[in-house]
Amino acid sequence: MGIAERKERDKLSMRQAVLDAAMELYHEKGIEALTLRAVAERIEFSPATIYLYFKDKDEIVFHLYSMAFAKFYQKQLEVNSIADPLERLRQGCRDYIEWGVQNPKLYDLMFILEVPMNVIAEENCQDIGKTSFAELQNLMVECIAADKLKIKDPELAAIMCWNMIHGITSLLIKKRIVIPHEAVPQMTNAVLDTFFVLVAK
Amino acid sequence: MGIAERKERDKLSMRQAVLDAAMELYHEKGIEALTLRAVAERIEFSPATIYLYFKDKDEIVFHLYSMAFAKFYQKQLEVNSIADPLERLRQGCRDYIEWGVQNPKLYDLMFILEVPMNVIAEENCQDIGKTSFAELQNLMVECIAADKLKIKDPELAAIMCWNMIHGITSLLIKKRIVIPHEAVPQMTNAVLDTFFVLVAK
DNA sequence: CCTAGGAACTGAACAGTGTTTAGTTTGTTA
DNA sequence: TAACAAACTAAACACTGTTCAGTTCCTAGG
Repeated sequence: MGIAERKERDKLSMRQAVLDAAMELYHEKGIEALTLRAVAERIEFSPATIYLYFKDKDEIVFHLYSMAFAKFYQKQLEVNSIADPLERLRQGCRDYIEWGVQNPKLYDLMFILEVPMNVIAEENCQDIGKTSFAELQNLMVECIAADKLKIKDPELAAIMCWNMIHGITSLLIKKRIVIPHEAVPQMTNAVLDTFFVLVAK
Repeated sequence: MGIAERKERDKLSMRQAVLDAAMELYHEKGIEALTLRAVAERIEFSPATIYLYFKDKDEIVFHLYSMAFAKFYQKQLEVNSIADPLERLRQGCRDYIEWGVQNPKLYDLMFILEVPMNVIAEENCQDIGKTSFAELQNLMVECIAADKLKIKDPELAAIMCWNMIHGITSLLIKKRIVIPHEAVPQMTNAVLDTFFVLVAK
């Protein structure tokens, strides 16, 4: 009686095929080229078929957003091996900026583009972005507990930190800060070092 | 021989009528409702007529961008009456965030999107951004000269400050920080106050 | 093995969008 | 007044996301 299971697998693999094609298109040609007709052509189905697997285009874009966040989250988990919370924070910030600069399109999806957040509100699935912020906040709790920060409110500290690293990352990605490519690490290091001098006890 | 002049005036007033209608539509219903057909209907002309006065929609959007920047500059100039450079900086930052949050789509055009930049001579738009940053940097020079800042490098100070205010503004606009609408001023004040506590001497 | 029913899929259409063009109307000028 | 140019538009084109009637195909029950 494996037919139902096979159908379930088929359904999932079809969804995955749509998402893969969508992510490919997005990577190759950007958000403007991410049309349902282009996705349909790539997977060799009619555009209408996509609507049997996804409610609308917004749901697909939201899944791309989630996939990008999953990759990012994986990278962020690496710093957990660092014992000192302040150093963990510092390295996490470094990785954040570096990841954003090296994956500008995914970063765009995650933090800049108009992601259909109504999808999140409707569904029960927890926004991975909020989880990520919660972890940053937890890290701040640790830093404050270890008396490493001048700021005593963990939420405020997390927001301040995020403002800073998102600010520089997005300004770099959107070329509002124009500097030679090789000077980027030096500049981000200077910014981060200064930030930690200001914020750390 | 006033006919040529009158025609010139007519041309200009027609352009202005298009821009006014576009800005109205934008303000009333947002950028999604800003369609050429809607603009045309509002000024009671056919959509095709618009193309006699503007190259394409991007040119119209670019003019909205310019108008937005003009308004933004005007707002920013108001702080020049404040004598104390640090207070001038603080109020400028407040105004920056407030303006961005209240004009999210225009902020989008000015500091996040890059699409309409290609329309008209790019040097001009680039100069606007650079001039803006240069002014911030000059203000930092003043603050440092008055021995008001912990950071001694004006360029670094300007970048840090811009990172912070752009970071929070864009995260709010893009709904990555989700808080009740009425809590926004409180939060931005907390962030700014903390930033100035950290950075000011 | 056969057939009814449902799941899977699609062609064609709908209502939008920005944009172009051919053709009409209008106003000016010689 | 006739010729010409400027102003304007209806209609179309090539797109978009989305819907739906209709077809194909597989499977479950007799």
